[in-house]
Amino acid sequence: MTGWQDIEAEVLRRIRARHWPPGELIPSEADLAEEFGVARATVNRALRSVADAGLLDRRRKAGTRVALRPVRRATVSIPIIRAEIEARGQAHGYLLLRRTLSVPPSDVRAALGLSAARILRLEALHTADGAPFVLEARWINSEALPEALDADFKAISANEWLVMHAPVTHGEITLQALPADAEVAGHLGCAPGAALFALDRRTWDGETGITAARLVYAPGYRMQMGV
Amino acid sequence: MTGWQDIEAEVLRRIRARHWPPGELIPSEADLAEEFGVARATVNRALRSVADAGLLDRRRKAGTRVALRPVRRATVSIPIIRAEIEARGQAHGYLLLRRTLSVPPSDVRAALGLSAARILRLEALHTADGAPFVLEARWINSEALPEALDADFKAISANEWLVMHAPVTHGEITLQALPADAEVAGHLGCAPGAALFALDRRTWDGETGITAARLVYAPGYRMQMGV
DNA sequence: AAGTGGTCTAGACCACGTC
DNA sequence: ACGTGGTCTAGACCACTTT
Repeated sequence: MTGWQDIEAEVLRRIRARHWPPGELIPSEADLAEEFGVARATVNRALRSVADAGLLDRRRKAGTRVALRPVRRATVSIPIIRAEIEARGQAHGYLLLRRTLSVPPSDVRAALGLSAARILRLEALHTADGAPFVLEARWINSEALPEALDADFKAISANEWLVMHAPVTHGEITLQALPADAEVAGHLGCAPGAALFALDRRTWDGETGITAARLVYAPGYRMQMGV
Repeated sequence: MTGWQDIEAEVLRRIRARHWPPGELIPSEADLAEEFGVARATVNRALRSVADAGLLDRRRKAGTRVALRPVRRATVSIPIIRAEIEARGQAHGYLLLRRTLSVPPSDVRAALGLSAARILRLEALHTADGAPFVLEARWINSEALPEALDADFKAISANEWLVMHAPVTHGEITLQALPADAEVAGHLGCAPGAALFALDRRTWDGETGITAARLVYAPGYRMQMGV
């Protein structure tokens, strides 16, 4: 009945109980395997899991030590706006405000590796039960994704279209607080200067920049994550 | 030369190339093991990794499918303030502003499962090269951690003391944008009403609430995460 | 040189959920 | 009932890094 999760739990217990204090070298996988009466692979699975959580530092030959400063990592599931709203039992609404072809600002061009050509620019508002929820301002690299020029973004949100049509290898997200400018305030129905939560997302397919989006949430928005 | 990471890469390639389109059932582990000429455990390791990343849905008997809506998860390493500042090549400063014993507000009491007793309350300012960086307002459950009453929080930040002395099993983090009130504005050197990034952290040891902290960052702070 | 973690194998049994 | 993923085993070889 001894599975790797049982061993993981026991390892966590020893770390928390300071039986293995921070910085301490813990027994080798082989020793622990013998102690628990399991195969070394099982111990490996357990220790790897704890190390992934940031509580152990493992190095070949040097052995496994309890992390001095546990690097706590938290995982966020990136909100898919429609799902997020529907999960609250509210009705999701989507309104395309503007669709243009423009030259992105230099920071976006630099980040996505774009030329100074005009590409697709979308602005849209998502609503929850009719109330403004988040304002989306997005650039889509329509040089790499010419199909995007034919998509009907009045009917489908850019995010959902991209999920279906654009391969993505990696991305980055930046969170910050921003004051509402006059235009944003108008769309979100708040006072100019209000403190708003903003999420910038950039994604790539290999070396090719695909899209850059800024989501500005209506006042009161919170983002939660477990640790 | 075929390791599980090679198989992972090939699986990712097939997903991105739409060779295995969203929703599609992919071959079983046994089939893939045969195709790649490796043991099933190796395929399992690769597929588990891709599934952990949110790109595959795996269910016994039902098999493995390409996720319809790739639940993109981002991982944040929770900033340890001192490390974050020093990583920028700046000097970290720490100033204890206030230390009291008080009764926490009801939302904190409810979250941490506290009685209405007075517990330790700390307010502190972290600086980067002398400039205000983040304001920390923290409750410490000194009923569960009486040693905290004897700690010298003028010399060591609450966070670092807690890492060394308090076991923690789990926690949660909430991010939001807040307007600066007069006191916060004074400490951070910004205008009242400025849009500030705030991080609330609560941690537990099993059922016992350990600490609740609100970190309010000076204007311009950004939090980044990879996807 | 030697010890430690990283990984692979071939086989096995089991839990789960669909059929 | 049965197919699939989840996990374990015992052994092996290798990569890395410290001694």
